Amino acid sequence: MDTLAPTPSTPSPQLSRAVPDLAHEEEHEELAQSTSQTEVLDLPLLRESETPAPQLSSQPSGEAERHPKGKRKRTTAKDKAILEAAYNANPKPDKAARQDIVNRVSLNEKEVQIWFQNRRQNDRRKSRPLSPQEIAALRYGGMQILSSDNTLPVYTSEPEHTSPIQAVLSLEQEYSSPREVASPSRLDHHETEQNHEDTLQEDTLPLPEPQTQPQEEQQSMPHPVYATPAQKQRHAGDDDSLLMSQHLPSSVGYLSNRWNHPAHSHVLSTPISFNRGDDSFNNFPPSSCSSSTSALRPRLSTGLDGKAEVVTSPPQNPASLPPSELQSFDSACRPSYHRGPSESPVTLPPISTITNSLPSSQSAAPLLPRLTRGRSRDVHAWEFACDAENREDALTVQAKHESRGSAIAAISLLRSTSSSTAGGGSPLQPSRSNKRNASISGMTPRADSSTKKPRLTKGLSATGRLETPNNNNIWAGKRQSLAADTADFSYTKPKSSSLFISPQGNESDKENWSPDENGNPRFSYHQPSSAIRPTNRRLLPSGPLSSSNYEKTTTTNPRRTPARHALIESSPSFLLSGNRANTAPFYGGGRGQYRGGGDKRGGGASELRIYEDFATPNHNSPTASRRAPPFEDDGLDEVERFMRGEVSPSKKGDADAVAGLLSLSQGNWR
DNA sequence: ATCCTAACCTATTCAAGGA
DNA sequence: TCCTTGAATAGGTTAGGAT
Repeated sequence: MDTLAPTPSTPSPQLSRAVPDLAHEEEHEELAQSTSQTEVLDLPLLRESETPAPQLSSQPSGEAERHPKGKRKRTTAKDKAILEAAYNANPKPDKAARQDIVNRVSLNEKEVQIWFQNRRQNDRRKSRPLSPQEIAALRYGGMQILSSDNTLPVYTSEPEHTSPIQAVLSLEQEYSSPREVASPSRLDHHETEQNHEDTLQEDTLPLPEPQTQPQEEQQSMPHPVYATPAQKQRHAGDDDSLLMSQHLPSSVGYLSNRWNHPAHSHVLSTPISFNRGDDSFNNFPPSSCSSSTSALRPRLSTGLDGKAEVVTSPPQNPASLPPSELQSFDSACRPSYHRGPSESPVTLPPISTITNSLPSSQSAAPLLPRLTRGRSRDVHAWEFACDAENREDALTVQAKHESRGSAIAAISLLRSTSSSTAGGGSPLQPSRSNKRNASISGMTPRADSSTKKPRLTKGLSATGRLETPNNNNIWAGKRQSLAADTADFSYTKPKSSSLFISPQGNESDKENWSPDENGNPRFSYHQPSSAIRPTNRRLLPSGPLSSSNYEKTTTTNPRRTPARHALIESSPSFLLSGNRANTAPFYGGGRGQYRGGGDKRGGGASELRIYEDFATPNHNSPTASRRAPPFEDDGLDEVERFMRGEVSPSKKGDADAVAGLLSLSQGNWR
């Protein structure tokens, strides 16, 4: 066998190009085990020729009709190799590409489609950053997260750094340094290309010595001193949960993710997806940096007495960092890493500077890097963005050095540890009956599995309502200044709900990160994001900021217009748009606007009614008056009004939800 | 404006297979 | 037997095209 595909009907450069990578795929390791070959390029071929598909039904799917609950056939190794190659080349093949794949494998189109779907899901799952629960668990060492809803951690042991994974925390405690610029996927696929060597070294290097809790962290995380564990227990609900929500995600969020500096990566800090139909990637700065930039922002919180109050984050103290860290902090974090819309937009360079800096087409004609928008799930984009070949700069070098024995290995250990102990009570993750989708959303207990799962829209998501930090001061001011400019925006369908983002990180929060406000066209071309941002509600995953809401105005559906690359220059918004992938179930885009029935787009015709409870609708434009509270009291006043019950009808339910959650936070959840 | 369709998503279930 | 992996399903979202 000298070709990958049995009989490629049409030579697929993508497939052939992807072959070398194939051997590095984690999923091929199992197959590679059957052979002692070390020639990577031969691996997939050997699989075909030497290792007959074990156990697998080699019947074409069309032949054997499977009963619904009957036996499931496993994809043959051969098919899997082909599919993997195709996936590496293009995770979202269009119909033609799918058909081409179908011709190569013994699967029908539907099965191929499902395979790709599952494959993408798998990818995302692997690249998913640590959840706040994981992080919280890490931070508290041997803590167990109790209960089925997994929302309130409880002390079970002293927070001492005794486990290897706490090394991660130790690293995280230096939370202003963009230490890790690692692709999440690389955490799962250690053996990839030239990082292979580094990875090996990583694996052999010891993890950093567990450190004691740095004083600065203790200072920055005001934690009540409990005299007894019982007290801790008592306050676990209202304190630690708050701690989690207030500090953890903002400081340690996606420690597994690296991100690139826009000043170095000429690509607006947006990881590039190589000729992929996948748009499911968005760059985001590590929360560590955001924590620094979001310091002293007022936020709605609850005190130990359960009362709502406005708190300000203790500022990151750069002085507490070692000089090297401080430098990286200053150079990498502060100037340009911001958390999306909650930060001040900046003047962006012309799009030509962006496109000019892109790799020339001669080297990547079929691989023209596509500036993706939106989401950060595309591990391949991470791979590219973090690939030393693609981006070898000072930051990268530093990150390389720092990655030795650092979070990369620790995260892997963490994940493996937590997963391997499933059912046995992972200290990091609760046992969820072997459910792998223990995402944040999955943490919420299902009321009744037999009943239809209520959609977690903004209106339903208490979290979404609660997590409406007042960290939008800058934006509020920007809104004010931009209010008059709203007419310039081509945005077509402002959403009724806020697009503001919690500084906290849940799984999907990464989607809310702005890749770079120095270079991200989102803010230059979509400044309406501030103007139309109705304020004070958290952008839920795949929120309306996702480009599809904007791309309407400038591009056609990229999914249906394959020649997207040509749009990069002509359509700035495209830089943020890929194809879909902004279709997460949670989004704030005023889904209620949609009327029932088939036309889900028709809802845009209805007038939005936004209740912002502003006492002073004295802005110039009606839009601004509805949307933007005055900058000065944007945060505090609204919170107070909210807590006093002076809320719009649409927020009555919010108040109830808040009350319920506050009650829970006080320990009434038992 | 509505309906239809395709494509995508997340969440989940469950069979297969390995430890 | 337990656990992981992956195939498959369900329900939902989005967007383009047709009516």
